[in-house]
Amino acid sequence: MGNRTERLLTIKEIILKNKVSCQEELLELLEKRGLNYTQATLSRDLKFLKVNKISDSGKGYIYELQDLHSQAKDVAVTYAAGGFISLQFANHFGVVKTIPGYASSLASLIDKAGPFEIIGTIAGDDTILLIPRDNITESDVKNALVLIVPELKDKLK
Amino acid sequence: MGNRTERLLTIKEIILKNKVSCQEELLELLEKRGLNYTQATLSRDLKFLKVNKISDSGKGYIYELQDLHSQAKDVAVTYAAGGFISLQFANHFGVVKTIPGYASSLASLIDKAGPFEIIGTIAGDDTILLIPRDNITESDVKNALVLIVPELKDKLK
DNA sequence: TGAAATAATGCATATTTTTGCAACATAATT
DNA sequence: AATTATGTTGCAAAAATATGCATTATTTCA
Repeated sequence: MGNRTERLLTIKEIILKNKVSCQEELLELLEKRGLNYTQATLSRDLKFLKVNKISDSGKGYIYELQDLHSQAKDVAVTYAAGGFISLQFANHFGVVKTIPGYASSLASLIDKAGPFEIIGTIAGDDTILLIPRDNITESDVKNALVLIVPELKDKLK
Repeated sequence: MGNRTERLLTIKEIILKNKVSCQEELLELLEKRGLNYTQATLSRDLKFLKVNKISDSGKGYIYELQDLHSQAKDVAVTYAAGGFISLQFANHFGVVKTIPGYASSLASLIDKAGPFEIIGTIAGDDTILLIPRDNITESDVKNALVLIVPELKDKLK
């Protein structure tokens, strides 16, 4: 059935352009385009297309093409990491020093990732205050940072 | 209960170091570390930690920390994109020209992403042959490539 | 400290996703 | 063309995940 290819291409396109959070929803979007199938088929399609289900602030979880997955933040991460100078702790708070002007972009990355170890950040021009959650150790904070900005791994030892 | 934090940190660590494909499995790993909870709690934890479920060649789908999500392939992608020169089509096949030496790294990225539009690639030193699936148009192939290497978007117009 | 408000968790159930199996279609082989 | 192998899909059931509600901590505040 030559329609499979059409369906797969359509699924890719739909997922690329919409926030879809479950297969029933995707099923309806396909129907609107004249493609009628069952949810079981979609389940197989999504696995075939290597579609991931990722956390989304608005809809909980949504589907995303694996291909797309890698791109996103990377340029920003590399840039921000380049501005990093040091991380120190005082009274349970973390203080990051950066090259002047870099603080907000790095802080923004941390906020966006939203690791649970860090409740929030406050950024000036060359300084970021990291506010850890209760019972979180300095080491936990460091680990969380490395997850967000891998380039910091060596600089934090 | 102060254990929640410990549990969340442990979950992050387990997911970072293991390929976990369902919550029951994660539940058992936690039990081995003396942490006993129910699946319902894990479901809430994973949402809280923004854990994604992504395609994995071995285990189908596995959990992954969203933080990690961004890093990975990026360096390679940027490098490979820099070597791209052109894409032309002949008899349904795509032919990519690159700077000498770049072909295999770009082809490897494409293979790794494994878009369904492209069955496979053959790479020489400065040339890649793209073998599309039946019924796939040139435009489909281009779209698939851009998903893998966003930097190509403008170069392919 | 005691009462009220908030948060965490389990249980049971609902929702969502995956999968075994059979039916049907398509392609390959002789 | 008939037979055999492969691939696709639906159906129904199983597996996995999410959630409403009640209960039990934990925190806040007077």
